[in-house]
Amino acid sequence: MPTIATRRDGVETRQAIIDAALDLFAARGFEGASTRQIAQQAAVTQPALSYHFDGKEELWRAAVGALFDRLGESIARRLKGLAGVDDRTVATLMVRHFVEFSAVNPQLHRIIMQESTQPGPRLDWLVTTYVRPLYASAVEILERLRGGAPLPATSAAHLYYLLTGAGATVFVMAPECERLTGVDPFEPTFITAHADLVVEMIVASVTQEQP
Amino acid sequence: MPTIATRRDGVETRQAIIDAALDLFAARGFEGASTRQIAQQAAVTQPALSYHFDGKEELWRAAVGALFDRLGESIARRLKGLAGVDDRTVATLMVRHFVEFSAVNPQLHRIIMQESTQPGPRLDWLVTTYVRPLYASAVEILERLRGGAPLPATSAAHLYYLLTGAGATVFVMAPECERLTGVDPFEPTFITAHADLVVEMIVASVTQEQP
DNA sequence: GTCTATAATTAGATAGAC
DNA sequence: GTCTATCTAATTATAGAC
Repeated sequence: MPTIATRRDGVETRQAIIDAALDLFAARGFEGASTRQIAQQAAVTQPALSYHFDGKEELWRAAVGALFDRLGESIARRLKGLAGVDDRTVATLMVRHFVEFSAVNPQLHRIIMQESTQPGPRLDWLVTTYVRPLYASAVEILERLRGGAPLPATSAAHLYYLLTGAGATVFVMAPECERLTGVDPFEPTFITAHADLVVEMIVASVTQEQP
Repeated sequence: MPTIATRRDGVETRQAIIDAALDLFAARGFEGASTRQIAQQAAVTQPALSYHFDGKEELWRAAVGALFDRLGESIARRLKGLAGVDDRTVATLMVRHFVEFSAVNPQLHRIIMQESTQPGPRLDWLVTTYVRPLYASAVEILERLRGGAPLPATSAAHLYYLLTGAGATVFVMAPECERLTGVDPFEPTFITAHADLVVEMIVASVTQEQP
């Protein structure tokens, strides 16, 4: 069956390119990551990228999309096991899940941070396509933590960046953390302890914030 | 006095180049920012950069150094007015000062984040030259907040990235914040409220953390 | 101290063989 | 579907006039 074999090879190559692209875009930014480096890490030649993706920008979109899909599926899987659990417990477990996902997939926040420092079409696409729904979910979780009370827009912004900043930064900056503190933030015990700290912090901040 | 006039012009040009370099390195990363863009924003021609700085890397070091010097002077100025104040109050005021500096100078954490996502000589230089002393000061402040009790290395790492992540992320990602939430994080009222939130959060987390 | 002109390298994208 | 070879444009750095 040459057709199936050929098609499967293509899918695998495509996936290898996406994985390499995620690592390099996250580490060096869109302009900083060259298509040659991505091809080398994926163990293909550079023109192979042009065959599978219509240009560097479309490769970036495909890679970022795959990562957000991973997050969406991860959240959906986690929620499935929480039927009948009370709102506050679900909310704290989702905060914990978010921190742990950020530890396992530091590329997500690295890419969001890279693109969020300056306006541009990639940031607009990122916000409208993926970040806005994520933000809505986060605000909903924060409101559940308050016992259902709605959050004003400004408080929501404060708490969202408090949560994402406190939860993800140490993993985004893992290479610095190791050099600076001697601690490897990807150690399972560190991840768990950090999630604990962030959960307690956000619960305290949410119940405090009532303008 | 042609000598003085000439020399002063050179100093001003050098400063204009550094200011432009800070903005562009912070927004687009080291590889992403081109020397032509920096020259254009500084209103000089591209070879002028080679005259004032020995290559792109040295320009980056000079710009980053100027920014950290600004932070150091800002901290020193703030500490001068706090003679005779008790440790806990000094510590909370320093946390607040840090958040406010991050709001006025978002380039600082943008550049640190850009370089901290991957190992390399620029990260090593950044950590040994500037971030390590800053980390030592931050740990000292956190210990004062605990009433003088020393912090274990792991707890220090947790709290440092909790503080810097929660305090700076919303300003680092200001363009996203505006598009996502409709809130401008550089509004003075937002900055003050965010500093309040971070101070309360870090005080609560510090007194909680005792393994 | 700053400019124009340009060298040398590297980038992303394409042509065409297999 | 993947390769080698190559094109065009953009990059950093330098030479030399003023």
